[in-house]
Amino acid sequence: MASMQIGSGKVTRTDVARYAGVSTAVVSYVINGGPKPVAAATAERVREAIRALQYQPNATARALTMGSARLLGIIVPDSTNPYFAELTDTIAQAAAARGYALLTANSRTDAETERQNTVNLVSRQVDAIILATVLPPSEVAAMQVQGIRRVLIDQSSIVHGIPIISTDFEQGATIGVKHLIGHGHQDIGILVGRDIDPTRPDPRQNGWKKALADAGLPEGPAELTDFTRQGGYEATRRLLALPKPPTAIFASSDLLAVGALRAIHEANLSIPDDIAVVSFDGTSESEFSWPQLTTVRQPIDRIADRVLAAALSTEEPAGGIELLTTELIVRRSCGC
Amino acid sequence: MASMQIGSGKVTRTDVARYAGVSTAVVSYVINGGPKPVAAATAERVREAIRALQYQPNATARALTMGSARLLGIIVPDSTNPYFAELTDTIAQAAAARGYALLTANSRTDAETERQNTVNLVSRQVDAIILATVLPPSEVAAMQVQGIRRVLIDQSSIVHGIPIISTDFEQGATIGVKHLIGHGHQDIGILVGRDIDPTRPDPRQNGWKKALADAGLPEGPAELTDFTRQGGYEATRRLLALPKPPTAIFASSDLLAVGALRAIHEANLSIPDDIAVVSFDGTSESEFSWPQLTTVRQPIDRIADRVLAAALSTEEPAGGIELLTTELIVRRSCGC
DNA sequence: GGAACATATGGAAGCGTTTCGATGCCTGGA
DNA sequence: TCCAGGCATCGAAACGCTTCCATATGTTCC
Repeated sequence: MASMQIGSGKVTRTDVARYAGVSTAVVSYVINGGPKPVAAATAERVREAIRALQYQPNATARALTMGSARLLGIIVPDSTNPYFAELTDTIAQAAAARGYALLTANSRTDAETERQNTVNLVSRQVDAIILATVLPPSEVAAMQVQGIRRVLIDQSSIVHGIPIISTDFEQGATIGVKHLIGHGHQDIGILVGRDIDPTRPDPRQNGWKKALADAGLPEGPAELTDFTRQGGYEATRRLLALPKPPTAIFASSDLLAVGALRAIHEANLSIPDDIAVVSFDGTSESEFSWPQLTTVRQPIDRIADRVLAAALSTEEPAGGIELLTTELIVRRSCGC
Repeated sequence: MASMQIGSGKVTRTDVARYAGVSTAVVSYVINGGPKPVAAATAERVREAIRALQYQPNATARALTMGSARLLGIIVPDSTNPYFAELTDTIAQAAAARGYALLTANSRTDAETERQNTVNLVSRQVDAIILATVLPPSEVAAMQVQGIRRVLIDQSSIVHGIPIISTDFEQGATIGVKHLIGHGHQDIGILVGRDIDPTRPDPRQNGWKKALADAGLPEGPAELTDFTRQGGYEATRRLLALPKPPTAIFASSDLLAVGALRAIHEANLSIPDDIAVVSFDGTSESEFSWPQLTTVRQPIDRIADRVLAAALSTEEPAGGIELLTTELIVRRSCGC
């Protein structure tokens, strides 16, 4: 009757079993609805003991026995980028709904850090690693992961044996740029984020090229820069310093676009009258910039869904690529 | 010579020991550099075996034995808020430097979710929980945490027996508002984020009151709203709809300020000429809004440092409160 | 040359779970 | 009355690691 529990004492299953006068096996059966049935009266006694002792199972021990900690890992190049923050949060929520936690690692767009992050997650025995890699596909494929399943996101170049769930960047960029073309722009520049692997062309840039080519327009100026607000700012200044600056800019991320907005404002140019802007991502930040950004929204919810399904699937990893389509959110920065 | 390893096979310490012709104890000694010394030749043989087998220790097993998973947990009300994203990232980095990982949980400013997050982290046996709570102090104190250490952040009301590391919100708000007063503003409004616990006054609001009182100015209008960009937007529209809107606004977060900026722009008012704005947080977003926000920067690095020290300390939890001072970053939105 | 001592290594217990057999009891049918 | 068959429960092994204690060498000093 009297509730025991000494301050910070660790109550284990043994304590509960003793208190309820049963074996630890029975306690397990009750807690897990376990493989064996338990008489109703006994079960009630066990539950009573758990309550009285304030017992909480030790997830670490369970993980060791089960070979799974119900833990997922995710590695992103910049966890403070609002897109990744929103994505990570959405995935974490979906994971939590299935009893999994999500361990977030930030590679800071650095190859070595990403490798370390991977080793770390592997040794922590995560059940799967969700990876927005900055490494070339071959290296990703070669990496030692003790058979831990991986799911690639945010990337279009296929990697043998590893499933990829990604936004269709090319399609997204295409609709963004087409929208700008629809406004009559003929000279459309692009801001693209610099990658670790310079040989890998950004599919958004491809989409931009394609849209331009389809409309019979010449390729506008492309600026490669860091994937940050500051990067977008600097790149846009360079664009504006051109003898003949573009009349519209497609930014391959909200972050870049926000930097661009500042550069354009500072140059005392009007948006969208002097220069129109369309961005990519569709984070909340794009909704509150000035002017509000017309943006190509990545389907975060669907990505999270599909990624989780792939990460938790028990089937042999398929290794294909699944591209999710985007949606154009029309606001003010395009001239609508 | 020949490297073995079958596909996804789990290589354990036993395999390494067998391969190197030693006991598992020796393998441990080599890996951990302790507690017993190992002959140089033997150690080399073990390392060789580890390499050949691509052995990686199982952190879960280690955690069970050691009683610590080298895991910290953090619960924040909104992980996509750039301030918390930056803070979490900084703490994660500092933790990683000491061999700890950080598990992030998002309470969505919801009491019940926060409770669940706590239970979850406790059962995962984290070594400490860093908590930006939305609950009243008494409930936090009463919560069952199996003796797991907690550190409170982002909060000034003291809680018995739990150490608090927080920005000095009141001081920060004071210098922000004083700066506005220095610009000659007499009618300064404030945007404050709504809390779960309506009885707990926001210390930033106190700072604002104090600065005003010190200058002999009347209290301006205060708008309570959601802690989001949208919230800041709506609250500011209400402010602007007042018969006599304030000439300056102090926003108690960057998020709120960004929303405010949009509302002011939409009203075709000039910032800072018609309405000046000073925000609180100092995230990167404040640097790229238009105009750039003058802001009271929270000392994220120092917070991370102190929080980690408190979380990892082996001493009896002190239970005091440590307030860190802010710094005013002067940019354009204040009129400078 | 033998005892006392370092030094290097091995054996085994224990961390808190899960779950597989094994056991004991009770029921009902013959 | 006896036995087969079910049901409820228990005992113990296993998960991979750390570390205490013991043992087996080799060394040094009288």
